[in-house]
Amino acid sequence: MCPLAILIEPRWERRKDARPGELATAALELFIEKGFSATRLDDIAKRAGVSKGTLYLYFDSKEALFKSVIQEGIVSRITEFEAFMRTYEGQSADLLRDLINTWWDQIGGTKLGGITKLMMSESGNFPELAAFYHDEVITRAMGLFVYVIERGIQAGEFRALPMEYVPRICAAPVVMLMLWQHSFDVCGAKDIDPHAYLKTHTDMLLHSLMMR
Amino acid sequence: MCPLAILIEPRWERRKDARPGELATAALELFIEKGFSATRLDDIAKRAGVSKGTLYLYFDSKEALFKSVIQEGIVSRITEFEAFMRTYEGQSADLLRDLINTWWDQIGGTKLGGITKLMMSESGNFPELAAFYHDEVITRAMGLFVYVIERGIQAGEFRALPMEYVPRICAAPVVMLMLWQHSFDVCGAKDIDPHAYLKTHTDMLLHSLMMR
DNA sequence: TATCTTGCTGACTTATTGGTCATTAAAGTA
DNA sequence: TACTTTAATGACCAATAAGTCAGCAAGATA
Repeated sequence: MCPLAILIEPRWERRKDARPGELATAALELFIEKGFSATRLDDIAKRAGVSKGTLYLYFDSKEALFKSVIQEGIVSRITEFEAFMRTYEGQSADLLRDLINTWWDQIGGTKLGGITKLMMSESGNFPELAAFYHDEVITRAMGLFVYVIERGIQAGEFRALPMEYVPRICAAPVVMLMLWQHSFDVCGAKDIDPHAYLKTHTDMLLHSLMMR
Repeated sequence: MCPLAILIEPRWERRKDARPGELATAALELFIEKGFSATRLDDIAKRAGVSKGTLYLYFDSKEALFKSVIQEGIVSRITEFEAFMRTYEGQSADLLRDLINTWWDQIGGTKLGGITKLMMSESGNFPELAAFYHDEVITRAMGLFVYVIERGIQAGEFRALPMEYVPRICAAPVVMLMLWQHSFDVCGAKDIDPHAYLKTHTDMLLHSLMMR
């Protein structure tokens, strides 16, 4: 390295505002890659370009960091989706397609999609966080499907199916795609084209749902 | 405790043949509950009713134990399923129902179902094991669906859908049910009746697949 | 330029846990 | 019953990682 660099470049910068976000991003990536227990705070700090001590300026503990990452990352997105849905005008079949595709583009297909896998893996170790996630994310996300399907039934577009399990079954292939991409995708399963897969799914789904 | 117990009961027994199975069972349960990293060897030994040292009489390391648990637990079952399928006579629609229900009763609904969640969580940390699991379990399990669907198409029962993503989509709700039961099920989501859920799924599926 | 505030560092402490091995005792054998 | 074999123990070691803090230096202030 250039011995004069020290004269020009500072060894570190003060970036009080940006640090929490950078640390949370690094933590999310590593938690998704390796799981909560297997992720080392040193690795998170390193990826965020700071030392481990800095982590403790912004987060009380590894567990607090985890909770923060989950909460900040996902809840706000759900709220946006709910608003989008309520104002939609048009066929429910189109809304269902839109819901699935938009959701993939904005959440499932991004790094946020990894949170689902993460919560699934760690639910046993963080019961209260799991309960929070269940109520604030899963239930509300499922509510989006309930809304579309009931909307379709009321308009006479869809068959009057029971709401008990249908929404979950509609969502399952979408969630699986997400989990897939964040796990076995690594080992040579890169042959899924998400949008083609989702199109097949919505085609089959609407074939089941729609009136003849 | 009775101070004479020592005269009657031995403090431990020699059970060379039973130990490996008991240790593997305890390990599987804990790995599923807590994940690989978060599970302590002391806890596994305790649950199996032995000391930690005994673990090392039968397994070389924690990682070897993990690999053994995965391999022993699942591969043999897949082979049984393949045999069952090939000898089936009757409608493909019925075979599809049977495949899904039998699979749930014998694998998904048992403790073995937890292996899927486990592999999903740990695939990043055990790339070779993930590759093994991908080839020996996922691909072959998917092959069962491919077989039924092609069988139905050839018999003129099912519509001629592309094989690219349909099998995966058929399997997704089944796999999700399994993952669900081993994660958020804990936190008040006990309201799913697996067989009713699977019936809804197969009904919708066959509605999509079958000729009019 | 001199001074002060505070974001940041990294060596250190402490707790945990994967892995080892000399010792113990259960159970087979003669 | 005495002797042998070996399954099982549990104290111990070494390594790892969460969490702490005294000091350093970036950069704001005057």
